[in-house]
Amino acid sequence: MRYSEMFLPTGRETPSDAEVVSHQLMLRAGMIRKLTSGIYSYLPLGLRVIRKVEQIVREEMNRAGAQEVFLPAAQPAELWIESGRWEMYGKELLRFKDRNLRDYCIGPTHEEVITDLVKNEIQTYRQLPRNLYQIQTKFRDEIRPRFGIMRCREFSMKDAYSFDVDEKGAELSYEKMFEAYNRIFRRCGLRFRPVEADSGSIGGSFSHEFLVTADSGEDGMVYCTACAYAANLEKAAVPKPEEKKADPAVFLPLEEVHTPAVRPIEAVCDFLRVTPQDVVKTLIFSCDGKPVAALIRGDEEINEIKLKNFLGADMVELATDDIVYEVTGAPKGFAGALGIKCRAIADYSLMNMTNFVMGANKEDYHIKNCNFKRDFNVDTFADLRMVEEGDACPRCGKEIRFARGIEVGHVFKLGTKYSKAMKATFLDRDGKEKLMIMGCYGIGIGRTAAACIEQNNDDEGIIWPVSLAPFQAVITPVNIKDVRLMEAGETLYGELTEGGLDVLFDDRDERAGVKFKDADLIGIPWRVTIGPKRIEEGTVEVRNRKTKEVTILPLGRVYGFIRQAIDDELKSYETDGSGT
RNA sequence: CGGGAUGUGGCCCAGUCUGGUAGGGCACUGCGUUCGGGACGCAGGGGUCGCGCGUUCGAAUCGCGCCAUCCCGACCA
Repeated sequence: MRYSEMFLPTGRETPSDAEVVSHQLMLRAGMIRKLTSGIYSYLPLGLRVIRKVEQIVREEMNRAGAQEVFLPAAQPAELWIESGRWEMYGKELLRFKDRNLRDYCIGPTHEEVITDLVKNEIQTYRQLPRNLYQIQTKFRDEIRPRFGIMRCREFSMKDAYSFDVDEKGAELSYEKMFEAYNRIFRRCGLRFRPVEADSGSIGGSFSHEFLVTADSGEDGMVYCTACAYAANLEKAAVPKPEEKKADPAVFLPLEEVHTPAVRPIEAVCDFLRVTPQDVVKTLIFSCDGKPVAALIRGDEEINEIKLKNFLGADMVELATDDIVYEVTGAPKGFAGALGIKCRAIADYSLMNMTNFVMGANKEDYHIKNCNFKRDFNVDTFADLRMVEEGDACPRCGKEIRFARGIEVGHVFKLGTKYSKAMKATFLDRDGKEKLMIMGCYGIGIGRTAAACIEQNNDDEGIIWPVSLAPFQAVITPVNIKDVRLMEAGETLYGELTEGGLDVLFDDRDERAGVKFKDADLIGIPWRVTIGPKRIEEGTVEVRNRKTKEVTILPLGRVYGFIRQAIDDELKSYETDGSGT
């Protein structure tokens, strides 16, 4: 590609409405432009990167035995009603009507469509397993689009769906995808970590997220310093403490205390001269419409996802004031487990507490010296709180660490959630009709590119790994009016292109400095500078974007040198471990 | 949806408090000089100051309403 002909508007100033580096650099490098909130256009340079990501994804999906399809973006409401998600999905689902006033949506994901397709075409175990994938534009009407392309409303996603005859097969499909994802992100030159995750609204039983480590990431994760355990913050388990038998002798008598108008836990502590560790918070939740009390230590934070999963509920939210009043007989802020009129579950953190403070279920009163068994009982103890600094690894007990990451991929075991709802069955070897076991697997294409920039940049701009670079090399004649330079440039451009490299020939009538700045900004891994002095002796400079290392080479050896370097780098992705 | 901020040529920003002829830098056009890390000079083109209503002799500036964008919290690839 000749730079002079390319639609590549670069900017020297950082756009004011971009906060994270990847967004800033994608704008400055002329990769993307915003149309409206959360909706972006890709310019040629940006599209080149997207195509590179897609290519890697295709190769690895195909290698893993999946087959590419292309499903519709516009989907009829009937399918979503059938799966139950027309109601469940909420406002993120962009809905519209056609001319006959029939309801449609733009697919935020494609479980419905694929399940519908497969159930109509697959009847027997002989046709299974199958894994189908596509790379498609999704639309999710996000509450808050942000960080440019990282979290946008319209975006390109690779989604794959596996169908198996049994649990064992489904697990194998899952493992294949898990391995494919590792290969994909390695080939993208990313530092990432697969972590255990919650399966969210997609549903299903088990899942892993692939998080690219970055401080700007929206997801928190926890990983063990000793074993392989790693999990999303919202999923990370807290080990069950050892239960110590409390000696009833230490129990102090219950004491009701007047605590007028003190509600926040800190105020209660100040008032009663105790620490939050001595207080038990009683939070009333509405779980699929039923009230449930969750007890947790005053200094801990409840993890609603854990609560939801523990209860096997579809929907968990903090109860309204009315419900709180109904089960406790008091306004919000004074709930306690004594005499509460609903199911109560306590976090492990309470297991060995004695003489603690709770709300009295009576306005402006708390109770001191509460004790389990003597005063009340809970249904059960469970892991309900967020992990925190200082917790041990739930698997091996060693030290865990916290990090942030960008979720670029997610693999789910769906089980029969959709096949059941949509009756995707097959006839098994034994002549019985059975439900297909499904899995689904997503990768954010644009997000992967953005995450890559997030990890690979410096003050000058982007530093692409060769696997994703829009061009692998740029040829920069320092002055296009010097025919010797241009002739050498043309020759080299032809030679490198012949050799199968993606080359940008900077034939613009610009000063050398401008060309250098642009090349650095858009992050091309290799730059060949053709200048007047060296060309006399037939040599040029080959410069590495990342290391800034310059190698002087005769024209004839440039291709071989760059080819070798590129091949070496590509090979290194295949063998490097993921890690951080 | 709650909290905060911003809206002035394509981009970055000043001007707004204290109303009085819309400015600078970058980019763009022409000419000349320059030419290995975002050159310089001269001459140009381009703006309903987010939108609407109001106050005023006069509004980018003051008031009210609306819209859009960005950042912080609940969703997700």
